This record gives sequence, C-alpha cells and structure tokens, in this order.
Amino acid sequence: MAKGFSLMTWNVNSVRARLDNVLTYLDEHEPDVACLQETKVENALFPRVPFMELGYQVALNGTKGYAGVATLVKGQKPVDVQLGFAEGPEDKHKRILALTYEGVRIYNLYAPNGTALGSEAFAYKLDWFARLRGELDARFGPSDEVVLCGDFNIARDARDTWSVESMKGGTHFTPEEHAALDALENFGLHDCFRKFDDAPGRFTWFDYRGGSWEKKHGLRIDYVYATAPATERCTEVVHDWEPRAWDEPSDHVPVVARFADT
DNA sequence: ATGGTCGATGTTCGA
Repeated sequence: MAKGFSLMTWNVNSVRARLDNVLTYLDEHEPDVACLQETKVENALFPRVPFMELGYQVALNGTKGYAGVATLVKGQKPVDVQLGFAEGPEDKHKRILALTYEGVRIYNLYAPNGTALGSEAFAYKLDWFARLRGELDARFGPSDEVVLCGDFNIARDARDTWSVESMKGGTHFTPEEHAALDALENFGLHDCFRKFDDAPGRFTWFDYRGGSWEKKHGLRIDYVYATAPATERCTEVVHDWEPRAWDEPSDHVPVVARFADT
C-alpha cells in the first residue's frame, strides 16, 4: 500500500526572480512533491525559509547563476537524495536530483540545452542523455517505480512544436536528440501526458522573444516519464498555462501529475 | 529579416 500523491515539475528560470510566483502557485496547488529546474542559485543562497513556511522540506543541487535543480517535499524529510549522476564524472552543471517518495524513485532533471548544432554543448547534451539511460540500466528495471520529470529540452514529435519548419537548423528537434529520447523511452518509460491527451499544441514553453506567448508559438519540452507500474498509477497530467500569463513569468509552465494509491 | 527577451553577472553569456 503506497499513498497517492501529486507531483509538479516547473522550470522557474531563477527561483529568486520567480519567488512570488512559485510561492503563490505552491500555496494554491499544494503539490506533494515539487521539482524546480533552473534555480540559478548556489545552495547557500537558496530561499529555503518561505518554502519551509509552506510546509516543504528542501533538497538542493544548485550552483552560482546557472542551471541548478531543487526538489521540495511536503511534510516529509527527503529520502535517499542523490545529486548528479550516480557514477562517473561529476554532473558539474547541477542538473540532476533524485529522491524516493512513497516508494517511487523521482528524478528531477534539467537536460542541457545544446546551444547550437555541432557545438560542444550539443555533444554534451547527447552524452548526458546516454549516461542517464546507462544509470537506469545499472540501477533499475522497468518493473520498478521510477519517474523522470523536468525540462528535457527536446520536443518529442511534430505535435510538440508550433512549426516543424521553424525547428530546422536548430536544436531541440533533431534526429540525434530524438534518438537520445527514444533510447531513454526504450528503457521502459512512458510519456505520461500522452496517456491522456494526443492533441498538438500542448506546449510547456513559450520563448520570451518575438511575442511567442501571445501567438501561442511554443514547444512541449517538459515531461513526466514513468515506468509501466508508475504510469498505471498516473491518473492525470496537466499543463497549467495560467502562470505564464502572470507578471514576470517563467518562460516554462508548471506540469502537474497525479499518482493514485496502490 | 539569423531578429527578439529574459536573468545573473559584470560591461557578456546562456537560454
């Protein structure tokens, strides 16, 4: 018997710049676990107190001014916290934080952006996904309850772009990135949102530039992936566009999933 | 038309 819970993932693009928005959202929605990406702050300067006042305990993997993830757990101490990859060279960009909640291993992920085709950063992105698949192989089986959520910086298929044409020549929609995501899925992971909704245009990110939000020109790059037993427990995944319309928004929207009792 | 707007940092960079 494991208790049901709600899981939010949100790339907040600086937790300090977005503090009021994030606190407002957590206060209204009270997710049991909240995975934040792009916190852009070293651990010592993370604003722990206002989250603790909302009842959250905080697990941090941040660095100065760039990238960084944080996982907030409501009313419980974070269990079996892992920062970065389990093995091999350090994840120096601070993009991974895993913990266990109600029997589920929850990975909070901020995949590398990739910057430009042919760049070192693009090669690093592909290698990062390969290492992630390797870690799953080494530590879990597809019958374990594992959830990977966060900003994957890849649009999975044409429905997840506002225009395939606009993606040409850039990152986030290349054969190499799709192969990397396929390899991850082939471990035995399911795209939970697509269990409930197969429509195009269900975006999670809208560029600050060029009036993308007003035109609804976005991408779906934030995901909740789960192994089969966890996917069976998943009863809902919502992309909440409301905070994208608030003042001083993140360019990403929160994604909230619900997992049932077992 | 290779633009544009953020955030952290420092007079650019990554996204």
